[in-house]
This record gives sequence, C-alpha cells and structure tokens, in this order.
Amino acid sequence: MTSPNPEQRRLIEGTEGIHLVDAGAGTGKTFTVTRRYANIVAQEGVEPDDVLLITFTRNAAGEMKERIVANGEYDLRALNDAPIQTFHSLCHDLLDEHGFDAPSYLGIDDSITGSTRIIEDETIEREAFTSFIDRFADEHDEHAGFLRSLSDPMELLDVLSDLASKGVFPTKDGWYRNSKEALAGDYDAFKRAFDAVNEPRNGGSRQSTLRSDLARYGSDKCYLPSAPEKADIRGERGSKAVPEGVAERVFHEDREELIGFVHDVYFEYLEFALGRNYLNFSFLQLFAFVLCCEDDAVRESASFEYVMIDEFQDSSEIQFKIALLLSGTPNLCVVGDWKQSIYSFQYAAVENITEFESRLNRFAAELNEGADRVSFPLSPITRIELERNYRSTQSILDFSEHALVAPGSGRESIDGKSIRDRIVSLVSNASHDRSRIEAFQHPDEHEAVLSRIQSIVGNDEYAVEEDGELRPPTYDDVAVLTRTREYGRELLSVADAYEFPMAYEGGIELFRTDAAKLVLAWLRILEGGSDADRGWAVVLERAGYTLDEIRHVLEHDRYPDEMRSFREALADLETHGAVMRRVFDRYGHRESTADALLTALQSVHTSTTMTRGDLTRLITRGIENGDTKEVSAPAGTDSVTVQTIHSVKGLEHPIVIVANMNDGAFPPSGGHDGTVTYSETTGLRLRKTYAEAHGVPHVYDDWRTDVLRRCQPTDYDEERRLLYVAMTRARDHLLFSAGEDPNTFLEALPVDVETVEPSVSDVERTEASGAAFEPSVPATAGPEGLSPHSLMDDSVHEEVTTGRGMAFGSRVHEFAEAYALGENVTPENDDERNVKALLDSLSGDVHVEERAYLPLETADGRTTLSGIVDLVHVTADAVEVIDLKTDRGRHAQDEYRTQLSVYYHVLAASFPDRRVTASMFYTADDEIVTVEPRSMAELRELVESTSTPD
DNA sequence: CCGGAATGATTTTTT
DNA sequence: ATCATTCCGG
Repeated sequence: MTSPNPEQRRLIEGTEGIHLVDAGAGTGKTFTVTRRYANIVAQEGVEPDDVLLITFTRNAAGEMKERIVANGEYDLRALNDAPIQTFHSLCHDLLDEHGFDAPSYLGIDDSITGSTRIIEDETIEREAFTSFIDRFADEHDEHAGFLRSLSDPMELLDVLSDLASKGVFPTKDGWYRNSKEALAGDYDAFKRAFDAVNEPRNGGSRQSTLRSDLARYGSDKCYLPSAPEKADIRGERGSKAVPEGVAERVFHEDREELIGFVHDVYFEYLEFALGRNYLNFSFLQLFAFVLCCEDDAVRESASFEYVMIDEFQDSSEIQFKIALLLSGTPNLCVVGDWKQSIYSFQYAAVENITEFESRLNRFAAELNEGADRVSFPLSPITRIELERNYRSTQSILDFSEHALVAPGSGRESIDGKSIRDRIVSLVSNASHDRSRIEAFQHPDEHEAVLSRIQSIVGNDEYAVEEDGELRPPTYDDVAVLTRTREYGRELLSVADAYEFPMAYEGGIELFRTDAAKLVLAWLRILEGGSDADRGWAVVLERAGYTLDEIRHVLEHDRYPDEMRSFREALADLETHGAVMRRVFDRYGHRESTADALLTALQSVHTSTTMTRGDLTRLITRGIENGDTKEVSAPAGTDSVTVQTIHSVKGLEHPIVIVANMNDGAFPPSGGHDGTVTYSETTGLRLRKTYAEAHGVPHVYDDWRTDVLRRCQPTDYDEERRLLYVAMTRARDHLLFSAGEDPNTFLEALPVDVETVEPSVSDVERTEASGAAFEPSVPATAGPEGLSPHSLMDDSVHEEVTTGRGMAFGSRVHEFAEAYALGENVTPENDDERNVKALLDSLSGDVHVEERAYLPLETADGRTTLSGIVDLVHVTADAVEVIDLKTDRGRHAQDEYRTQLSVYYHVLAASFPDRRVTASMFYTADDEIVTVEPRSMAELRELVESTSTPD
C-alpha cells in the first residue's frame, strides 16, 4: 500500500475534532494511523510530545514507532520518548512524574514514587493478596461472617479489579466521587433485564427462560429461614413466568453491611499494596485517574493536543475516562472494530465503541461534576468507515460475517438482522480469489489436522499469493488457531510424535507440557523418597504399562532394568541442565521445547544454586498455577504455527485452520467470570458454595443472588467475535476442523463438514493393499560376500555388539518377529511395547528378518553385499525398510545406514513403481526416523576402502 | 406431540 | 452455570 484510499485519506487529513473510526480487519489501520500521526506532527508548532497515541500492546507501540520512522522525518531516537504507548505505560509515566500525592486524594497516607513496582505476575500478586487477607481477617472480627461465606477469598481480588476498571474506588471514609451510585445499582436497568428473560416463550405457551433456569432454586443450598419458597419465586405450577413482584423483592435489600465489607477490603488492600511498594495493573490506572481528576495542574500539564487510540474496542471504561481527562482539545480520534472485541476478561467494554456517543456524553458529564475537566465540545463526531480490506479474498471476507450470526447453542436465537445492520462489510482488494473454504471432522482431530496440512503443503489447489504471483504453499504458510492453549499443547505433542514441523507461538503453560512432566517425573525418581513413586508412575505409564502393571512394579520395586540404568546415568550427570537434556533426548522432544523450559527455569532461579528439590518444587508450582511462558518458533524453520486466537489478533496467515470447533470449546464468556459483582446494574454480590455454606451461619441472603445472576444471561457474542477474528486472519484459504462433536457454530456456517480418515504419515506410506512381496533381483545373486558389519570401524563394532546393545537388542528382535508373524506374545518391557505399537500402526503387510544380497561392481571385480533388515513394510505404492535399534545414543545412525542401504537398493530395483524408503526405529525412544540411503557409488567406495574382507 | 421437571456432563482467553 | 437429554404427564 503506497497511497491511501479515499476513506483512509479522510482520516489522515481530518486531524481536527472528534473522530470515530470503524476500521475492520485488514483495512490498513496501522498504515493510516501512522500517516495521520505524521500529518499531525508535520504541522507548525506541533511536536511528538503533543500527540498521544495509545496502543494496547507494547509490541504494537513499537511497531507504530517503526512505521512512523519508516515514512517520516523523525528517527527512532527522536520518537523514543514520544507518548506512543499503552494505557498502562502512560499511567506509569504519569505516576512516576507526578504521583507522589496521588494516594492522599483517597485518604491514604502513603505515596507513589519511582521505586513503586508494578506487579505483572499474577501468581506473585495472589500470594501477596493471600497474606493481606489473612491479616485482614485477624484485624476485622466484624467481617468474619463475610469472609467465611466466600467460597474463595481470591474472588475478592477479581471484584476489586472489576470495580477499579469501572472507576469505582474507595476513600478513607466512603466511596470516591459518584462511585456509591454505581454500587447501589440501577433498578430500572435491572428491571429491563429481568423482564427480558422473564418473557414467556413460544407465543406464551412456554415458560420464560428465567422461570426455567430457576428450576433448581434452592437445591443444594441452605438459605436463611426467611428465604422464600421455590413456589413463591417461580409462581404456581403451570405458570409461564416468574411473578412480577419478585424483581422488586430480589433487588431491594439492605446491602450496607456487604458494601462496607468490600469497602474495607478494597481500601485496606490499596494501603497494603502501597505499603509494600507495589501496584497492580488495575491500581495503576486507578491512581492515574484519581490524580488527573483531582490535580488540575497535573491534568493540564499532562494533557495532549491530539489523542489517538488504536484498538479502541479493547479499552475499558476507566481507560475511556482517562483519555477524556487527558484530551486538552476536541482532537480525539478512536479507531477500532467492535467485531474484534475479545478482551472482556481484561475489562474491555465493547460499548465504548458501539455506544460511543452516549458514553462520551455520559462520562464527560460525570467528570465535569465539581470542575471543568472535559472542556471541549462533544460534537460533531465525524464517523469514518474503512471498508477496503488488503488482506483476504472476497470469499473469505463474505464468509467471515457468518461467524457473527452463528448461534452458540441449540436454543440460542439471534437477531441476525440487527447484527448485520451494524456490520460494515469489507471489500477485498485481492486480485484473485481461488479461496478454498472447507471443514473436516474426525474423532482423532489432531491427526486429521496434521494430515490435512500434509495434503495442503505443496498442493497447487491451495496456492497462495506472494507478490502478485501464485505459488504452492509451504508449512510456514499454515497457521492453526485455537481457542485454548491446551488444545495447542495437545496438537504440538501429537506433532512431536510424528516429527511434524510445527511450533507454538505465544504464551503457553510450559510446565504442563509433556516434556516438563517427564522431567519432573525423572527428577522425583532421582530425588528418591516418598515422591519417587509418583515419578515412576508417570514414567511407566508413558512407557505403556497398564495401571495394574504399574501398581505391581511399584509394590515390588521391580523397575525395568533399562529404566534403572537410565536413572543411574542421570544420577551421574553434574548439572540440572544436563539431566533435563538427557530426559528430552530420551523421549525425542524437540529442542525448542527443551530450550524454552530450560530458559524458563533458569530465569526464575538464576542467582543462587538450585537443589534438585528446588527444581522439583518450581515445576510443581508451575503446573499447579498454570504459569505461562512466552515461546516462539525458532527463526528460519519451515513450520506450521499454532496460536491461540487471542494472541493472533492483528496478524495474518495465508492459510488458516480454525481448529477445535467442538462442543464446549467455546464456553460463553458473557459478563465476567460469573463470580463477580453486578455492581452496575444490580448491586454487589458475592458467592459461596454449598460446601462452605453448609452448617455455617449465614450473613446475607444467598437466595437473592440465585435469582439475580440469572437476570444477566450469558451470551455467545464474544465467542462469535472470537471466531470472526480467527477467520479474518486468513489471506487465501480458510479451514475448520472438529473432533467428535462439531459445535453449533460450525454447523451454522455455510460449509460442508467432511468426515475424513486421518493418516498423518500419508506422505510416507499409503493404505494397505495386500500387495505381494517378492524381491525379484537378489536371492540368486550369489554367495554372501561382505557384510555391512565388516565395513564398520572396530571401535563402533565393539560398542554396538557389547552390553545391552546385543543381548537386549536381540530380545526385542525376537519379540518383533514373533509379533509380526502373528504369534501370541505380550510385550514385557518398554522396548517391546513400543515395537508392538509401531507394528500396530503399520497398515499393509509387514515382513520380518529379511536378508538380501546386493551385487556390486567394484574396481576389484564383482562382489556381493549382504544385508539383514528387521522389518519390511509393504503397501500398494510404497515400501519401507525398518531397522530396529534400541536408542539413538548407542546406535549411531550413520554406521547402520550401510546395512539399510543394501536393502534399500535391492528393493528399489525390485519395485520400480513404488516409493522406497528406509527408516530406523529406536525402541527405547519410541521414535522412527527416516534414513537417507547411501548411493551405490558410496557403497562401492566403502567396499573398496575396506581392505580385509570378512 | 409438546412442555416441564429432573438429571448428568462439562467448564478459557492475557495487557 | 448452562446445555442437552431423558422421563413423564396431558
């Protein structure tokens, strides 16, 4: 994009006044915003310091700066201190500079200084909050009842953050400004919500949702004796709606005590945090807001001539208000897309953009109480709609709109028309449109996804556009997007097993990966003691032992020899890093996972030396807390990207697979996390569970909560938008995948869901054929001449023929042969179990212990190389020779290539129209590796350079 | 066939 | 907490 389109130009040139910009996905938002910025600072007397540009991530801020530098007259150094930043960093700067007295405005006798830390790590804050609550409980007997009735005190922290995001703050003696009103709630608003869910359905023949949802009123609960009976709440049998009076009865309640409790927790936690010299994200904004509100001089000196906010749909109520306070002029420009609002859990309020005008007026009026804080005129508002899309094809753009009207459950009915009316349809700028939009399904969804990707890569039907040209796709072009990190983890681990090029991008629960769990298991085994069994159980299970077998092994301490020796080997290693690497190596985990884990652990514990026990605790804690770490694909590898939809926002990929379109994969997130308050509409509520409540004196009327919370029904709006975000990442092709049960979203989309049969190894092998296996060339070719063993170095020869290598190896071979021939044998150790699994996974015919003879013309004349391979796997169009080896460490691949190569060439000659491949299967590692065969010339050279024939 | 009541299964995202 | 399913009564 070199020159702006007309709508973009309107925005770039319209630098004055209030602008509300609907900037859909891929409409060149960053381009336009940076151009507008350049245009503003190009004016006489306007410096970068006068222009606030808000982004929602630090990365985005950095990108903005780079883009501005790229097409402007400023260099990066000049922009380094320019206010192009996130709300959080803006607030941080503000408090850093002027925040000393900010706490005093709430009546807190403390200060904010440059040394006040910002806690970003949730785990750390939770620990601090727990110790605060313990102290609070000791000091406040009067609140003991409330504390006891909470199912989890940690929910209080969520309540506080929620309140802070809405501008509800405590002061020493009460509530800040008009906060109290918000806490009291708005009966009219509540009544409207109540009426909406209490409307009888199906023209009056069916009961209302509210009445239906109250069917379990009172069950598993112990209400106060004064609580109404179920029949009073639901109306008599056969009635269609909850009686009218219930709304009033539920809403109007003396909540003074409850509100007082929350006030004290809130206020004292603020004091506690400041006392410990830290702020969390919420409090950062809280104090910045208070400061700007109270200190006219600071507000005026900190205000900007121009304010631009990107991704406005992700802003919270308090952020909107801060932006208003810091706008010294009407030059306020908000840019966003309501269809991409997916951060409500971070308190993003989509209404900031969908109801921009009314919120602008309401917030400004609130802020202007008592002083002139927002002094510019609130109209006119210039609306600009960017509709030209520079990313996707038209078919993808059109298709993606369906996401916004797809029902999230069978009974959810959607007002499609009113939604469509609010959509600004995008127009593609793409020159071609050969988009494939497909959906597929199989219970083994991970395998199905992998095999679909294999069929896409290199396939012209999925050609992607690059610089105006079409080319077949590579792995790099494909991204798998999922709702949950967990699905991503699972997919990765399946990909690992197939050595499939795939990498995760973004935050992931690193300690919950397979690799981390195995490291933890071996650490526990090494540590010995009471936890050792837990370690063994994991390791044994992983090796295929059944629960009964594991129990037996543990009871009698009969660990497999191989595992014992692995433990000894680990014990000899000097560093934790070496131990971990060895474990990763054993289980064939890719280096990137291993490195990420190592780095994560080292970063937590760099300074002091860490004992094995420390390390164990660290990983255990990481697993329990679900600690996440950022990981990214190593640069320069051609691999598929796996990301959560939340983390992919703002990015694009040529081919997108929206995976895990399954039942339950998109739980509704309407409202907040269900534990929080109804502070705006119905007043503050806290929850407790039956378990805690049972036998405990009650302090407030729980029954009201049960009615209240059903009046704010959850919906799937945000999930639809999430799906929309995922779909609009795709440039050329868009696919969906599901496992057992496709969800209602997928079913509602106008695409056929094809049931597929996954075969990830498609590329390597094809379906069984019963094809005959008769190598035609060699058996008659002559007497056995040289064996590959004789071509080895003596030292290598010795290593592989002594110790475990020989004895153990031959037992595995015996088992493999017996099992492949269909004899009734059961695997007795890891290696045999792995071999069994391998054989089970092979389609077609498997032959064992085959010997072949390869004639070779050398300088000395004609000779014959003989080779034995363990398994030959034959299908209709492919032949694979597989050599069994115990583990990578012992069996240097290179040395055995010769043997495999002999057989490879024999087969290649025998089966000219099938693809022939050679592999090694490492029985201890459960890993199969394709081997590049030596060429005939190479074999010839080897023979010639070996002086003594066998 | 319809609607209501009871019951069972399932349950995230991250600046 | 909410969805889907099953059972039962009219």
